[in-house]
Amino acid sequence: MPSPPSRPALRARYDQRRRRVIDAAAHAFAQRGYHATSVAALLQATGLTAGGLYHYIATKDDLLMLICDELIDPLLDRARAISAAQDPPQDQLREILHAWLEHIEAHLDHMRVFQQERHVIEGEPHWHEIRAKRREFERMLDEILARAQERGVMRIPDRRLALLALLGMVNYTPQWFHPGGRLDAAQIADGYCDLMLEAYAANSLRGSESA
Amino acid sequence: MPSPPSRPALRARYDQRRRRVIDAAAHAFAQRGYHATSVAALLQATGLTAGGLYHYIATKDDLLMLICDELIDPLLDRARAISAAQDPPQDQLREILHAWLEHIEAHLDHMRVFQQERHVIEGEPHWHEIRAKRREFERMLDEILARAQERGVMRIPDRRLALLALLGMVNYTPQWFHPGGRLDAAQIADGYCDLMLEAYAANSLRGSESA
DNA sequence: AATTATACCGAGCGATCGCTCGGAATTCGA
DNA sequence: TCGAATTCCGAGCGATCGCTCGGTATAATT
Repeated sequence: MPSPPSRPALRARYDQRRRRVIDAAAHAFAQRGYHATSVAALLQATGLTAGGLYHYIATKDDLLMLICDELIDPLLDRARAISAAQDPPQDQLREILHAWLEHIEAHLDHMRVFQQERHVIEGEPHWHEIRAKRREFERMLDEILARAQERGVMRIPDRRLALLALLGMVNYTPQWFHPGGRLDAAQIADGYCDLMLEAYAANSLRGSESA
Repeated sequence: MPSPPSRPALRARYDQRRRRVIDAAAHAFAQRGYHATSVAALLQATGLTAGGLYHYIATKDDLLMLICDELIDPLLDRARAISAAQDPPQDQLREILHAWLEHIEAHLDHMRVFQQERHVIEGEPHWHEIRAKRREFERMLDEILARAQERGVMRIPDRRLALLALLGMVNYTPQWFHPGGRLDAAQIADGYCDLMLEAYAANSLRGSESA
């Protein structure tokens, strides 16, 4: 049972070390998977021993939840801001993709864990909050596509499939992305955005000739 | 240590029951994940007890490998045939996507396991063969895109990114696909194929105005 | 300086893990 | 029909799992 220190002078150090523990765990989970990573491995990764580690976390499950919380909340806030703004939908799509891919770049380990341990998150009931946040994010994405459709910017034969295709390509990105590689987050975001806008361009040559 | 029966009359039954074990394991792994599924859970899923189960498999790891082998080989054969044929690249793309998505539909559990346990497959050296087969499949996909580019059917700004986007959307499909749902494999394959062909259409309106 | 909260250690707990093995029951080949 | 091969059982092995707890050292507060 962990308890944050009540003495304010220690709180900052506690939070900092706690975050280091979470990040180290995210790195380990991203490489070997959550269930395949023993707490002994976490001890080696953090440099702590059992007693020390459990000073910062309650359970190993708790650690996974902390990783997901730390990841989702800031991205969800960015997405809400973009969605609430009155920009044209195609600009909103580009903005949210940039925010998303930059988030992947900045929190690569967290994202890999979040994707890889999907069956854990989808399973038990106490992951409900995380699932709800994921769904809210996907709903905002869908609404952007819907607005683009309504305003005649895009012509989408099957919006559900378009959304799932977009989710697929972005969610797959953490598995191959290398920081400092040929493509950075912005280039990938633009690539995906162009892909979607071109594929569903309302004024496409073929868009109007289909039965 | 398992040993296939030398008496030919029993070989058929042995193979059939062995496949049942593999399929049951695939179903369990797809739902809860490989490491989260205990052998005890596999015993319940198969109806066997420990001794009986290990009559058909060597180790739990072996079971995972069998699932992947059973999955990849037939799809790889189909892909090789399509790739070797002389159809126009846009037709090849559609054919390989149909084969791929039909394979996902027919072996949904296996595909989910194959995607979900990626870090197991990418990790240890004895998974080298599986990795090589995956890479061959992806290489054939890339070559189809390359041929489409060479023949002027598609204009792809970044072929690597286009390939990764396609891999992403297809590999993500097993996570949301429901057999008997609104979309079947063929419709999804066509949706993805149209998405790619439209996005990178050589005669697109915007394709020629980019800097 | 005395007191108390904090930080961390590390042996070891009970539970569960993957798996073994001797044997019983059944089936096939001769 | 009989011996051998096959199929499956299930108690239980050693190892590892996540985690606890009594203890010591250090730090902040008074």
